[in-house]
Amino acid sequence: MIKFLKVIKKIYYILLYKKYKFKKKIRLKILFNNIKKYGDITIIFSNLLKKNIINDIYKIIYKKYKNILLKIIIKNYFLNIYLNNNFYIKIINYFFKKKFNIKKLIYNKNNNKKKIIIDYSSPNSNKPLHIGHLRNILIGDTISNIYKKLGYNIIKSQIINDRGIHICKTIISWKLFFKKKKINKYIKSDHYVGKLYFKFEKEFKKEIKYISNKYNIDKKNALNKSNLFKKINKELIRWENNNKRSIKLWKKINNLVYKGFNKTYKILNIKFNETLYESNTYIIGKKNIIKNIKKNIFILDKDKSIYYIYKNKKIILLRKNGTSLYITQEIGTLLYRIKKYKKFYLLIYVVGNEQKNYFNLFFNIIEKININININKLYHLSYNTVNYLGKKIKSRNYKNIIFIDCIIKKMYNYVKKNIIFNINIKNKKKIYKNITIGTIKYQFLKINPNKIINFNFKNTLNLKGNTCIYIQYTYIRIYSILKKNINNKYYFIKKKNKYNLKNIEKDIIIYIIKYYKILKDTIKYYDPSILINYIYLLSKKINNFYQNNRIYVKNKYEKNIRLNICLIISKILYNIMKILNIPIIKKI
RNA sequence: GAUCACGUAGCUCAGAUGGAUAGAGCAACUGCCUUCUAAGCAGUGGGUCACAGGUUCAAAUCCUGUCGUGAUCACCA
Repeated sequence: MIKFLKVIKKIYYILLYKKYKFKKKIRLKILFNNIKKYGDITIIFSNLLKKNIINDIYKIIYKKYKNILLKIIIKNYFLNIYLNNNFYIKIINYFFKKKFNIKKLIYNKNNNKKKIIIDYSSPNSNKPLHIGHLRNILIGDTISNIYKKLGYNIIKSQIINDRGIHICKTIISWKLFFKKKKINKYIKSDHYVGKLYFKFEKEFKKEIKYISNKYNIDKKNALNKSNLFKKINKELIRWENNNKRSIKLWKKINNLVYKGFNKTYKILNIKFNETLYESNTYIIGKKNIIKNIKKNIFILDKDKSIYYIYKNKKIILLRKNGTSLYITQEIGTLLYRIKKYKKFYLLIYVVGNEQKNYFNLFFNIIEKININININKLYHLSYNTVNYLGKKIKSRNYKNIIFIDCIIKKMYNYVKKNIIFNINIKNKKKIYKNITIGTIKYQFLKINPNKIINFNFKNTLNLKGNTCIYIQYTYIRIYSILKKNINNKYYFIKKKNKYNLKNIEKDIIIYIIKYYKILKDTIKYYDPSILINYIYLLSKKINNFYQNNRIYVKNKYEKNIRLNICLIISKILYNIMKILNIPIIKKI
């Protein structure tokens, strides 16, 4: 965005390699200073450089950019650049010339050909979405929205794990415990299925405990004697053999879950471009595995199971009874995607960090089976767990699990109780909802993905300080300021007028410049908290500014500068909120 | 035990990948609503950046080791 920084870098490298013939790469670091004592911008040199280079750069900058410079001072390894008003005014005018169209400034047509598939959410169809999924969904959604803004061709994809032993558990549970009961219509349908699942787990646990006590054996051996375990395995075989009754019941239960999922997605405003089902893709994987036995990549065991050797360990790919595992469908799904999307640029799997080893294994297999794909195109975007009551949420234990619906409900009631509007307004409900959803999303996204989120309602229900509502209010305030500008006219700022920009104004303008880099960093490190941090600090600066300085002042020149800044900020806030998929409120 | 991640204010977290004086919010205290909307703004107090070495002009940041916390190591997903 700033041409002159780019030019400085270019000059530096030309001097370094052509004039002084350095062989080593020595990077140049350019900083925007927080401490104004040292100027607005500082260039930091390595001590490996000779003073001649620094002096040369000093001279060139001085000559070339006299019009925007106040002074330059060399101090040890630092070159402190003090900029004058012209520099800042030029930046505001740059936005003016581009008609304040932030969206266009970021969009890059050349990226359009690059297809990026982002695989996120990927729930199991045996229980409602919980806060673990929430973190996954929000990270995946934010990252793909940024790619989209930068012009990439994005495919938001979820694969529903709709087959496997966990599903058979709900089926058996229905057969044993719920068949004769009527479905309670007041319970959200995915929660009803969750009930089936947890009931099974409870009974299963009981049985295993009973067996291991009775025969004095450990849990692993108790499995073989378990009646319920036999039942779910039989069900799995029936299902994979396309048993009509099994499939019918399976469809019925799954549809209940999907109905519930869709409601949750709708309220969170999460939309996917494609939804894949493991029940469709696992067969592709199965075929491929069998095919690769001939190539000696996979090995058929004596008991008819098929395995792969990874780090001297046997990894089972197909069970001895012929049924598939998670890895089977993972291979199948990838093959399906390669066929469907041909040459894609990147495939990002948003999956928790507990599956890091699993993905290393998966990528290793993919490399071996030689399916004409560059392994670098696959990326496991991992994030840390969401804990509750100091422990990882275990999706088998009902007491330890917090569902998204539950937080939304609690948050909505809290917002309704604690946010009081001065004036009666019509669409209160919608505003409450927007604050609720925004706050939940913001609280999850503001934490670096590498860190554990220790979820508790006290923190999440906080509405002060670095929260979503702060950003939403900031937008409302700027919006109302801009609305007061009746003609909606903004003016090019001419150089002739003399007005010394305040430090806070300079600060804000520098922050505006950083926006593009922030977006790039966010996807570079796959870390939405970078973006959240930026929007928070930007909001803080603009709040400070507008509360201590009037925008509509008598001096026209001053007023224009301030209005233009406000307009740019409002556009950036709007843009970021769209990326974060957090609702904006224009008026309260 | 092995591998990975994390350890910064009482609590929750930033610190842009090595720069000059360590930053927010919550909680506590003090001001500011007759003003472009106060869930805001301005301010006060609070730190051995887990610990110990090393690398260099410069380390919360890089390297090594120690300690602590969590996760993974299934014919679960």
